[in-house]
Amino acid sequence: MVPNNASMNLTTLLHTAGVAQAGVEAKLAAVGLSLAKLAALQALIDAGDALPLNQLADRLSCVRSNITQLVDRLEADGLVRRRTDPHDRRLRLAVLTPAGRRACDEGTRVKASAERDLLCSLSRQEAEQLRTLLGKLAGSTA
Amino acid sequence: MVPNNASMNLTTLLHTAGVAQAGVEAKLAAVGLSLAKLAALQALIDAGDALPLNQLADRLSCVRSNITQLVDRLEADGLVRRRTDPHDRRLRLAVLTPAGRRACDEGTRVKASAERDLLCSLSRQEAEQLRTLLGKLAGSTA
DNA sequence: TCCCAATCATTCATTGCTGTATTATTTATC
DNA sequence: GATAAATAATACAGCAATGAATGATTGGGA
Repeated sequence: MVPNNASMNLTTLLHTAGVAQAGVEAKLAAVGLSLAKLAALQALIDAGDALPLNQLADRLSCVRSNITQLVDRLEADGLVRRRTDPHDRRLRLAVLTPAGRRACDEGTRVKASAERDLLCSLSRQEAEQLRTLLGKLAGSTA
Repeated sequence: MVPNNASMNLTTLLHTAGVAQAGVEAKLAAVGLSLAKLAALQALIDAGDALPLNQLADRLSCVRSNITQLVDRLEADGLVRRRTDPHDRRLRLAVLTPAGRRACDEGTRVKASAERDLLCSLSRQEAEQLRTLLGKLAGSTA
């Protein structure tokens, strides 16, 4: 009887992702950001500093109501401002503020550094292997 | 100038974990469960059908207030009952109901099946590789 | 024995995400 | 040009998790 020791399973994947996320999230928190907030700011910069909320939702692959709340928090932080689109009054633009741009710059540096710390336990070949395996997993399920 | 194409990063890991979790979670939802609920029920069975809430929190590696709410929901579902420990009236026991045991059995089957579907895109060697790499990542960060 | 510190559960506020209404506004159709 | 269908944002409720504060209970030390 051969025990099926320590086989790959969902728990391992979720746990590792959770640990990794918690680490980065903690470092971002020291700058007043979260991964969700940083992703939104980055999406705005990529789009030229402003985006209608529905397009922001598309870019962040999440639901519109989530963006409404995320932008609420970003607005409360002074990192983003809401403006109405004169061409289509249904649309609400999220516009990056100067503080938002600064926060994004700093957050990007913090995140990159945290990511390096995380990935430095893997050799270049291992990192590449991991990327490939994760791609297969996500690709089959998508 | 060589572009650093498609390198391993945090986003890839989080995205894959998210996709995998969403898949399993969707199948569990069809049975009225979630990963969080199933994990709690399983922990109770492992402990002989009852546990004080603080020990449940330890086993699920989360904070006590989270368990209070999770057990609230499980109790509302009729899968768990709260009882006071006569030996220490500070303690609140979470006790599995017959319905809870049945739900756990079914949920375990559903989860195992979903996990097989997920992992079938990887060969045995690849699955083993992935487990090792994830272990290195989580281990270094823990 | 009385009191203080530790322990336990709960409540509340916050983040982040989902899905389902609901309400504006636009656009296409008649 | 009025109206119906589509689209946008929001409000609201629910799940999951965290942290801080609060109230009950226990146990050890003076």
